[in-house]
Amino acid sequence: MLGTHILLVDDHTLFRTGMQMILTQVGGARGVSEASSVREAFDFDESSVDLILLDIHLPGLNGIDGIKPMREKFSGVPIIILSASSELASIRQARELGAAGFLNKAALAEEIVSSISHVLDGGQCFPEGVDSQASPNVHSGGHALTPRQTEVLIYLCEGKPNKLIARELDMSENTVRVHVSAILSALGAKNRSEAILIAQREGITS
Amino acid sequence: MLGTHILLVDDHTLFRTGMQMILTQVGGARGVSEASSVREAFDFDESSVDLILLDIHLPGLNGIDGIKPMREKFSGVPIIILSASSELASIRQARELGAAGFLNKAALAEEIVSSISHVLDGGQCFPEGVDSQASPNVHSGGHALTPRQTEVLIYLCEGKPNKLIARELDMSENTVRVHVSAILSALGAKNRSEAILIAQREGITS
DNA sequence: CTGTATGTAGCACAATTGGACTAGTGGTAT
DNA sequence: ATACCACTAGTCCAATTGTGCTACATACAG
Repeated sequence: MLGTHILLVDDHTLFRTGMQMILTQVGGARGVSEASSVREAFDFDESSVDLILLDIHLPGLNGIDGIKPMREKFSGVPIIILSASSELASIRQARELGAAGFLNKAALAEEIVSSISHVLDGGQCFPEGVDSQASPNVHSGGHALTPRQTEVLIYLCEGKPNKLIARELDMSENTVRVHVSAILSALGAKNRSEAILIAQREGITS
Repeated sequence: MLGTHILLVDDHTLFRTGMQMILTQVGGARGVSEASSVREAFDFDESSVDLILLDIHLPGLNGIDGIKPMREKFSGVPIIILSASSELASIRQARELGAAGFLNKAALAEEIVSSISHVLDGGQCFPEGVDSQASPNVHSGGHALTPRQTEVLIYLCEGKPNKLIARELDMSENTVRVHVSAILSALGAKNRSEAILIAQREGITS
């Protein structure tokens, strides 16, 4: 992402400053322009922007509703949606409206930079658990869970014990253990509690 | 605020970086320590901190519920609550629980710095229109946890096993079990995973 | 002084959890 | 066909977790 121009749209000064730092220091971006709203973002020249980071929570026109007009004005420029929470509905909506990615603000700097790089290379970048036909295995965190594991994880994240998960998913308690075990090692968790926290942070389940 | 040590507790790396910049560049703070949760904040030495900036939205123990344990550990150190929104209820609650101030994250850098300076001088700093009128004990969940139980819960919410909690809090593993058991029945949780979820959703009080 | 609440810690026991194996089935790619 | 992968399920075993007791110290209110 060296030598690219990024347009950062967020109403929080502090957040913009932090992102600015990460993009230039860690990511080595050439230029980062800031806007505090979609309206302000329109003041920029569409030919000078390589990528747009758009906050989902904005005064006036919010990020989700802002995707469409932004895509019209900055045609061809990939848009990554930023959000403090990883609600499944928002992620789906962002994807449907043509966003190139969805990033949780709690993500680590390296994660953010690598996701941006990936999008700049023409890829997409959405959290796990959001089914997609275009990019089956491109996940922001790098955790590749199988469909069945994801199902187990959903119940796991509700605090259910293995016995109950087995009954709900109609499999033996032993099989649940196999899946849980796989989930733990995939997420790098030492126990199910940690797995819940990691899943929440990475926005895998909701 | 020159030469002061500030402990910044927020789970968003980007936000911390931005705040870090403002505190050191604009405010001229001597040192800024970062923690991504209340649990992590406990790792810092209470004698080396002059002021605490505590995010209201944190994984595990949230900022409002975190005020009490933080005030116990860092006695005498003023705490300013940070929030993305300025909900009246949260501001009132923060003041009642002994916070020294309340800052909206959308605030400008100069505003933030001047507020911090004011608090460091012994003052308070809350948004206009919030009278100190106490609303009668709006405790987050109605769960009456003892101080020690709350401490255990903090580590529990980090996904730590009993053995580790025992070591960190310098008690026997058996005593941890006693506290965990009490926490579970107090929160109405069937296991520690559920306890984490309930604590996250409802919070803890005493 | 006498309860009561809190914190501590021991013991025992059952349930849950998690890991390390083996092993069969069905689908897919080479 | 062979290989691989996901899913299934079994056994065995160790660690963790959770509950039910007893017991002692301390502090605090009556």
